[in-house]
Parts: sequence; C-alpha cells; structure tokens
Amino acid sequence: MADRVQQITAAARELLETEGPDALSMRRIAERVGIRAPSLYKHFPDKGAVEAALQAQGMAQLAQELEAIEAEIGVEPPMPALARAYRQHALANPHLYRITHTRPLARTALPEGLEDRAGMPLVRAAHGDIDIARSLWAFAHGMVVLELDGRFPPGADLDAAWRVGCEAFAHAIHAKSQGDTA
Amino acid sequence: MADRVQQITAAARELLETEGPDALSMRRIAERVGIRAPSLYKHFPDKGAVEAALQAQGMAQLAQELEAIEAEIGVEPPMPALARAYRQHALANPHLYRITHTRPLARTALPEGLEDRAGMPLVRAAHGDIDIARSLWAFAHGMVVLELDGRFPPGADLDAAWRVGCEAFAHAIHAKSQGDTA
DNA sequence: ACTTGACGGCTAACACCGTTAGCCGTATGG
DNA sequence: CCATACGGCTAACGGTGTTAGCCGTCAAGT
Repeated sequence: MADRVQQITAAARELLETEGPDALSMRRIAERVGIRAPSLYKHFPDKGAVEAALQAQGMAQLAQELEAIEAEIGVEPPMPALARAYRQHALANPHLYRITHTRPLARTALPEGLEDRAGMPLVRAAHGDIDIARSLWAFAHGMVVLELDGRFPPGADLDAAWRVGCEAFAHAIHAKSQGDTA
Repeated sequence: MADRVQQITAAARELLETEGPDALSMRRIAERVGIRAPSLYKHFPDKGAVEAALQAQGMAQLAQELEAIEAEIGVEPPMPALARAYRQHALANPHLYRITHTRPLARTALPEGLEDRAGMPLVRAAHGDIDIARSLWAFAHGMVVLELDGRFPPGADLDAAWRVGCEAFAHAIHAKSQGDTA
C-alpha cells in the first residue's frame, strides 16, 4: 500500500517502455495497479498529469546521466562524450525520451530547477555561451528524434553526422573563447 | 464531383491547419466533405493513408519553398537564407510540419524522388558533403521542433541561436572545401 | 462513545475515436 | 437487358478519456 501516486507512475513507466505509447491508457495503467480506471482520478487530475510525472522522470534521468559523464571525463573536451551519452539515453529509452522531450513541457509539475539542471552540462560544454548551448541542444535533439523516427536513409552513417556536428560546434566554442579573451 | 481523394486530402489539410491535430478525425474529415466516415474507406485504406497524403503535401511544399530561396539568392552563402526559409515554413504551417516531419515517413506513399528533392538544398549548401548536410538538417529540425513545442525558455533569443548554429556549420563547410582541394 | 467527514475504491455512463460488415441505388460496360 | 463495380449509407464493435454518483472504511472531533 505504498504511495499510490508512485505506484501509478511506476506502472505507467513500465507500460510505456514495454509496450509503447499506444498502450499508455488509463485503463491499462489501472489494470497494472490492480484498480479501475476511474480510481486513478483520485490521485491524478487527468492523463496529462501522469504523463507529466513521466516527463519529470525522463528529465531527471537524462540530467543524471549527463552529469555522470561530466564527472567521468576529466578536462577532456566534453562534447563527443556528452553527445554519445545523450544519444545513448534516447536510444535506450525511446518512448520515455519522446514523451519527455517531444511535446510541451509540464513545467509546473517539474521539480524546481530540474529543467535547468538537465541543460547545464551543455551550457558548460559551450563555455557558458547560451546561444551555442541552445543550438548544440537543437542539433543533438534533432539527430535523436530523426533517428528515433527512422527519418534517415537506411544506410546513413549517423556516427559520421554526429562527428561533424560535434566538430563544428567544438570549433565555434573554441573560436568564441578566443574572441572573449582577445 | 472532383476527385474525391483530392477533396478528402483538402478537407483534412484545412481541418489540420485550422483546428489542430486533435480535430483530424475520420468523422470530422467526412463531415467537411459532406459524407459519412465509413465512406472514406472507399478512397483510403485507413487514417494513416490520408495522413500520408498530408505528409506528401508538406514535403512538397517545403521542397518548393527551399528551391525558391535557392533561386532567389545568387552566389551568396545560402545557409542563413535557407535556415530562415526552413524556420518560416515550419512556423507558418506548424501542424503540417509536425505531421510531415515528426513521425515515421510513409515513403511508399510519397511521389518518387520527392524526399531526395526536399533534402537537396541542404546537400548543396553543404557542398555535397552528406554528413554535414545531415547534421545541418538535424540542427534545423531540432531548432524548429523545440520552438514549436515551446521548449525554449520564454525570453530565449532564438535568432541568436540560429545564427551561431549557421555560422558553425558554414565554417565546417568552408573548412571541408579547403581540405578537399588541399 | 458516537458522529462526521474525508479518502479511495467501485459501477454506469457519455461522447468520442478508428474501423468493419453488410445493404443498396446508380451507372457503366458486355 | 443484365451484371458488376462504384460509392454512398446505417449499425455496430471495441477502444479511449472522463464524469457522476454510490459506498465502505477509518480517523478525528465533540
């Protein structure tokens, strides 16, 4: 009889990961918890609220994994490692990634500061340049969603695309730092 | 009594653009055409097929707009103008862009060569380097979907993010060309 | 100790969704 | 003249999110 809210989000997450987003229905979630669908509304106002809870989970997990990579590498240039971790997170949790990052973010339901925390590794990689950080984020997100949606041609060399993108941004960061100190 | 298929796709497109993706139901489409929902299945095998027709429309329109920009600019560096056109297309047709580019592409329902045609402007901007073209595409797509989903912070300077991204890729293209001739 | 009220289940139901089965009028071609 | 294909239709199925309303249990207050 642990916290029902937690039980429900756990059931939702398992359902999402094992059977995909179409299986994420209120009735299926309730079934997994052992209650009926209308009872879910005693704990969540609507389906969007349980999806928001999943977004919070996805965001927290991404933040944690990126921070782990930052800690692992030393003074190495962080970009290729960060990019690899970002892509790996998305490929390992495709449905969670999509529900977390490919729809409006339920910011009010998010733990304070979590969104910023998830973004900081990229900001640090960009030496604090917020514009570069945002375009770098867009690049990584774009690569990931295009891959998840099967949008690249079948034989496309995505490692190469990631590499040239990372190099382009690494150069931009380097040039910006030079310009700053000059 | 013009081609019912065309009538249906036109109704679907109007519905999508004016009321958003939730309004794109078989019953609503049929209502707009003046028939009942089951009759749609005399012309399309399922809802996915009419969505595929919309994807074809979205892809063709994007290709045409990018080609128009290419023709308009002369030997100027094409990237900022292409990026502007790409973004403008997405912002002007947000629902069409999403249905066209943020799900698996129904390639079999697409006119022959259209997908390649839509990608060629970016390939040409990348001087034929397919890896740069793909990462550039990911950058543009990422910027666009993050903006459409309201993922950037409220006051974010997206023009600046687009600019630094374009500059980074422009430099990569330039460097690659130098390296090729060297 | 009795009552009250909140909590968290439940069933029934509504309005919608995509889709199928099966019927029927029309219009065309052999 | 007949047959067949075309393109409408109604009825229905199983699914969706969600609401209304009922009821048992359990804790707190008087």
